[in-house]
Parts: sequence; C-alpha cells; structure tokens
Amino acid sequence: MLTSKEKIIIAALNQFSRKGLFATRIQDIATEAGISQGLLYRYYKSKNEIYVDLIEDALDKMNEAVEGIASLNCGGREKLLNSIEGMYKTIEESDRYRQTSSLIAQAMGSEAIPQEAKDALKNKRDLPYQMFSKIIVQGQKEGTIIEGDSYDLAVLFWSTLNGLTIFRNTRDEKRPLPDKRFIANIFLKEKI
Amino acid sequence: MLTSKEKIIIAALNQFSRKGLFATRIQDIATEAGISQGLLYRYYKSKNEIYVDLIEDALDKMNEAVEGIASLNCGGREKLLNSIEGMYKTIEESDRYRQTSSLIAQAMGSEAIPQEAKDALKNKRDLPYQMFSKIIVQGQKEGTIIEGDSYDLAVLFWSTLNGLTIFRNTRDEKRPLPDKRFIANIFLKEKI
DNA sequence: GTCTATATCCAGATAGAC
DNA sequence: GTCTATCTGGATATAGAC
Repeated sequence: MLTSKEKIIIAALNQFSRKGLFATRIQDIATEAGISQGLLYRYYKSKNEIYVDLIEDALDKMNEAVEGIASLNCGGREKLLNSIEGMYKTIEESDRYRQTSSLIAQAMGSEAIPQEAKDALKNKRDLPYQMFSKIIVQGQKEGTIIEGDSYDLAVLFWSTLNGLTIFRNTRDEKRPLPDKRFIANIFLKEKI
Repeated sequence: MLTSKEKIIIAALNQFSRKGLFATRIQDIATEAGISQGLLYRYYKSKNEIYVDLIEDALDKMNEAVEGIASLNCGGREKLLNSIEGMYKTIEESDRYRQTSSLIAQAMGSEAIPQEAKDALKNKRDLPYQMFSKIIVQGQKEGTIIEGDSYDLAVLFWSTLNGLTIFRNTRDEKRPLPDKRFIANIFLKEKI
C-alpha cells in the first residue's frame, strides 16, 4: 500500500511530464492521487516545491545511471556499446523514463521554472557529457573510437539519444527505434 | 514601422518560445509589444488564438524549408549534404529559428495545448520525415547512401538535428556544433 | 490524517472613455 | 486605434471540522 506522499509524487510526476508545471493544477495532482486538494498541503508547501523535488530527483537518477556505465571495468568500445544498449532498452521499455525525460526536457525548454529548478539543472545537466567524453578519450587511446574532439562527440551522442527519446515520447504508435548499429557506427573506427 | 499586430506577433513568439503557453501572460506579450493589454484583444480573440496562429506558421515555415531542399535538381548525396549545411547554418545563426523550434518542441511535449494546435502538429509534423526518406531512397539507388530502412534513417537524421538544436538552444555559451562530417558519415557509404 | 469550505489573489477577457 | 478601469472565473493556499 502506498502512502499519501508516495501517491502524490507518482501523480505529480505523471501530470507534470504530460502537461508541464504551469498547465498542471494542484487539483489534477490531488485527483490522480485519489486524495483531496487540502491534504496535499500536509506534505508539500506549494506546487513549486513538488516540482523542484521531482526535477532534482530526475537529474540524480539520470546521473547515477550514467556513472554506473562509465565505471564499468572494460574498454571504451564496450562502454559505448553498453551505453547504447542500455539507453535503447530504457527508452523503449521504461514508462518511468518517459516521464523523467519529458520532465527534464520541458524544464530545459522553459525560462519560467522556479529558480531552484534552474539551479539544479545548471549543476547537474553536464555530468553525462563529461562522463561520456572520458569514455571517448579512453576508446580513442585504445584505437577503437574515431578521432575528433571528445566533448563534441559526447554532445553528438547525447543529442542523438535525446532526439530519439523525444521522437519516441511524442508518437503514439510505438515504432521501433532505428537499428542501434547506426548509432554505434557514428563513433566506432571499425564499423559493425 | 511595425503595425500593432506585427508587434504582437513578434512579442508573442518570443514570450511563448521562452516560457511556453501557460507561463506566458497576456500582459507579458502586451508589455513586450509596447501596447496595452486591452488593445491586444482588437487583434486576437484570446491568448490561445495567438498561440495556434504561431504554431501553424512555424510548422509551415519548417515544411517549406524542407521542401525547398528536397526539390533541388541534384543527387541524393548532395541533397543530404545540403540539408546538413542548411540546418547547421540555421541552427547556429538564426534567432528566429531558435524561437520557432523551441515553440514546436514545447508544443510537442505538452498534452495541454489547444486542440487546434494539436491538430496542426499531427497534420504537419511528418512531412520532413517523408521528404527525407525519399532523399535516402534516391541516394541508396545511386549507391551513395548506406543500406537500411529509409524511414528509420530519416528518423535518425531529424532526431539528431533536433537533439543538437535543443542542445544549442539551452546553452548560453555558444559552443560550435560538432563537425558536420560526423552527421554526414552516419549516412554516406563513402566517408568524408 | 483527511476532508470541506473558504479566503485571497491574479490572469483572461470585456466595457467604455478618449 | 488606443488606453484605463473593471468584471469574472479559476487556481493556490489556508482554516477549521471530523
């Protein structure tokens, strides 16, 4: 059985991810959580507070996942392939990831979000690029990944996966994503 | 000298692209346009009406640009390179494109936008994929573009460019985008 | 802990003067 | 055409009963 607070979190994530902070009413969250509007204020001081909590949590989860892959004890090429594999699985199967990625995408695209949410984004959004840049450098040293500025390649990697995530999130028909090898071959010296 | 209506359009596009439909107040638009709130209603019946106008216009502009490239009288390989060149120029230089792409990205990510805006999106968002798919097929027949499902490759192409556009739009420091050749080589048989 | 009722505020939209 | 003043509705947040 879920506590009221847990029900609020789950409902708020779903509502915010679908409609954004400003189009979501407190009433929407309360209704989906199956509680009254008043009760919500036992657990949170304001709508913004829920939102900031969710944004911080989403960014932390994202960074933990990336750190998990980067800290594997294997070659850069394997880390790359592993990242693509993991991201594809997550994008295609996880409803929770659809929600958190939509939440972050919307937050990044709006200047009107609360200052605390902006701060969290600013502090936490760069880690994936840095981690992946290190993976690229490792692979370049090992001779398995193409030459080029490692941060540029990291930007390209995440931009491509973000773009595919958004494409997937915004279509009803769940068409399979393009073959993983197309992504891998952007970076690999020896194509697969 | 701009008419009041033109000033409203320009201000609304800027406000909506930065804050989204729901966080933007009529007052924000009127202030930026340098007119009173009341005057705005001489030209538009509601905030939603301005928004729907802008969305439809943004989608039309996007599709016109794509059709322009696809109808060039040249090989598929050249159309591909031309598309990348054109998109890079637009992403890096055009403030207007930053606004329209943000507007569309936000609209795609929210279920709360007006029905007319949803309809416009649904009807007009697929054309770029279809056009690019044809370019891919042409290049495959000519032997210049790699094998694979042409619509999948079109999805990959636009997802990558959308991802890069969003990356660019959400960073203050205007770091140059990754080398165009990385994108081209995803699709070209003979790498450059 | 939970609900209902309500106070307060603010944004969208309208009316009417100039 | 343009502005100021106002109406109205709805959403956030609070108060108070159970």
